[in-house]
Amino acid sequence: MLTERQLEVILSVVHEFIESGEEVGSRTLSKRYLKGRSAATIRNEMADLEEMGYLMQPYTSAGRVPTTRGYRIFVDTMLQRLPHSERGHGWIKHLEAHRDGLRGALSKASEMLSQLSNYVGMAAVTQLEQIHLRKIDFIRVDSAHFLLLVVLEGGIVHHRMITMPCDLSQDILEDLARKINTLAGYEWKEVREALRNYISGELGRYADSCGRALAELDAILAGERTKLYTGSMSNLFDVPDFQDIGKFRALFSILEQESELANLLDQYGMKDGIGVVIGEENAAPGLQNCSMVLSSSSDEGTRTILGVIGPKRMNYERVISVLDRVLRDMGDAEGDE
Amino acid sequence: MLTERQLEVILSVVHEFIESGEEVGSRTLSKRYLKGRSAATIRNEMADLEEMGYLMQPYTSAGRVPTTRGYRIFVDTMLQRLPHSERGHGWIKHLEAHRDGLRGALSKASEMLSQLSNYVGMAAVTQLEQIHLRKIDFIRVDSAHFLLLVVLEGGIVHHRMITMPCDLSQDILEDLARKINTLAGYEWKEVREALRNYISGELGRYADSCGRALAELDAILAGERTKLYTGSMSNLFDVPDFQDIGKFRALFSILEQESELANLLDQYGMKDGIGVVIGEENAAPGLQNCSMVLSSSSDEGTRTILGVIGPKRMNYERVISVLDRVLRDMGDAEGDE
DNA sequence: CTTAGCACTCATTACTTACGAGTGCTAATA
DNA sequence: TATTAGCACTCGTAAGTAATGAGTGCTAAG
Repeated sequence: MLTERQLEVILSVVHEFIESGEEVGSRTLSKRYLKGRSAATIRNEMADLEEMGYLMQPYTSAGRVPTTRGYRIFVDTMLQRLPHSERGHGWIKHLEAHRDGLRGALSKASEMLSQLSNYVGMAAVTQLEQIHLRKIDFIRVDSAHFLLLVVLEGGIVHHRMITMPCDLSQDILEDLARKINTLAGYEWKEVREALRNYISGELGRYADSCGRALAELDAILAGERTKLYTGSMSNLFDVPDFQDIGKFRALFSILEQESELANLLDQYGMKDGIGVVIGEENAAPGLQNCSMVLSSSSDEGTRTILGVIGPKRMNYERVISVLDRVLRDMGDAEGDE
Repeated sequence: MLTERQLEVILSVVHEFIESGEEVGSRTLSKRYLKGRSAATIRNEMADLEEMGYLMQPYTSAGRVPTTRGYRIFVDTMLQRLPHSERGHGWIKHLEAHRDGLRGALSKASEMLSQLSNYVGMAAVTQLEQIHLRKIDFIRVDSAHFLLLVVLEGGIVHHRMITMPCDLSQDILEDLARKINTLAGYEWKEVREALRNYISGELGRYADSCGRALAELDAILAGERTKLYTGSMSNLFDVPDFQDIGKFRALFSILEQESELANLLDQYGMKDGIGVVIGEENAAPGLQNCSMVLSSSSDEGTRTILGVIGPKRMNYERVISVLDRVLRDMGDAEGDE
């Protein structure tokens, strides 16, 4: 167990290290944080804390640097002290009716998070297992092309152009669409079954074409299960920790691969509220030097995650408050420009 | 005017510099390129060429490096020698009917260009002045929301969620949509005028709401005049010229700002065919160290540009052939996965 | 339990030196 | 007149050396 003073030492080291980026020595602590105690005393504490795994020395006779465990205790303490109002709950409901739809809102939010935090904002929506259609439509574009349009519960819209053999009249497709729309609100898996039967029964003659349309629909719903937005990454250039091109690359490669990052976020879709993932706690191997501050919220079969990714040595306090702020603002700005 | 041998010296310097990345000395040229002549002779030629602005010395008594002018003559010579079949003409028509629409095709193309070239692929569509609607539709999603759907000539699809006061029935909107669709194919400016009159005339009672719908439509058409796709940027990490974080940053910042890059590409929407923009020839200040290989093609009121951006010291030969290859493939793969 | 004092460690910086690729110029050659 | 061999000179890079100083662990005294 940690004594009061040991905790104080850890917090001080983390705080100072986040500010300066340099190894923190006993003298500094004695002068700026634990003013009552001498450097020697603090040295002893630090030696103990190193043994316990909260701090480490990059090399013999350098100052101390926090380990992931050290950061963890720092962040946890901070989160505990946060007023309940700032713990990011249930913001999702504000988003759906946004002018550009859920997607537009998320795209803006991720950008805003980047701007305000000076790291990289992220936003992701993922369809939970049960997908519920709200509305579909086939729109004839010209003789050979239809546009398949899908609106899901939660406000996500997909469209896809499909090339259709001409034997299929608009009427048939309208019929199919009408049928599907009567099934709106049910879970997709059920709907699909019902449609299979309907097609091979009532629409026997057009089974092939309708089957293809159905397959397209299925592909849309299966394919983009989770959609991801990342804000501006230029900020990373100004982060001292990423001046080394190697570390930069690690983070960047992951940010660029939608699928990988989406998985990663999915994995941390924690219960509602704000959470922090630090360094090696991250599953992805390239992210040992990075941390994420995330908030997720679920509603009507979609889970939405907003967050910021940056260096392990990020200013957690600021990022958390920025995230909180953005979550609120999105509620207020509903429907506005 | 350049003598035959002078030209040969320039081409050799460029070629060697692209391969090695190091200043090219007279000895190297004498041994590997102009085998008949001694280093001293070549030294004299090089001194002349430097005066003429084709080569430069980074510092006294280093080898020579090509100037932009040097690269230019190198690239021009190469393009001239290209078989006519490889000059990238009129590929746009293959794209429209692509499975995921024009946009899907471009997104894939830019990714492919990145992969194959080892630099960064780009694709952009821009609406020329006259926009022609092909089809629009209002789709009721629930009591308060409609989805506005727009298909343009050229295969571009936009959708936007609009929140409507409930006084507007589906009927009215359907009426409006029907009216607009009868005007399909005309230029948007004219259509808008016609609609203004129609709305204030026939639909007098609903003028406000319909007016708003019209405004949304206008916003869509005005807003996304040019849409841009960039492929994977990870490749840039392996380019020796960008190991320096400063140069990397310059390029990256531009690639990340859609609007800026789109403008830049617009500017070079040259006549059909393959063209190259080298270093300072670029308007953007951050791109002195970069070159672009571009091919544009126009059809039905849209202009599409495909290309690759990379370091000035890029392997132009390979990039050009890759671009050519991708342009062909897109034609072949029409409608395929 | 705390703290002053001291010897020791080691990254960082600055400075020097040596090396060598490449040049420009001159004078000899074809 | 065009070419080339020879030579002194330049200058970026790498390697080696020394000085600096922040920080430690340990010991012994308060």
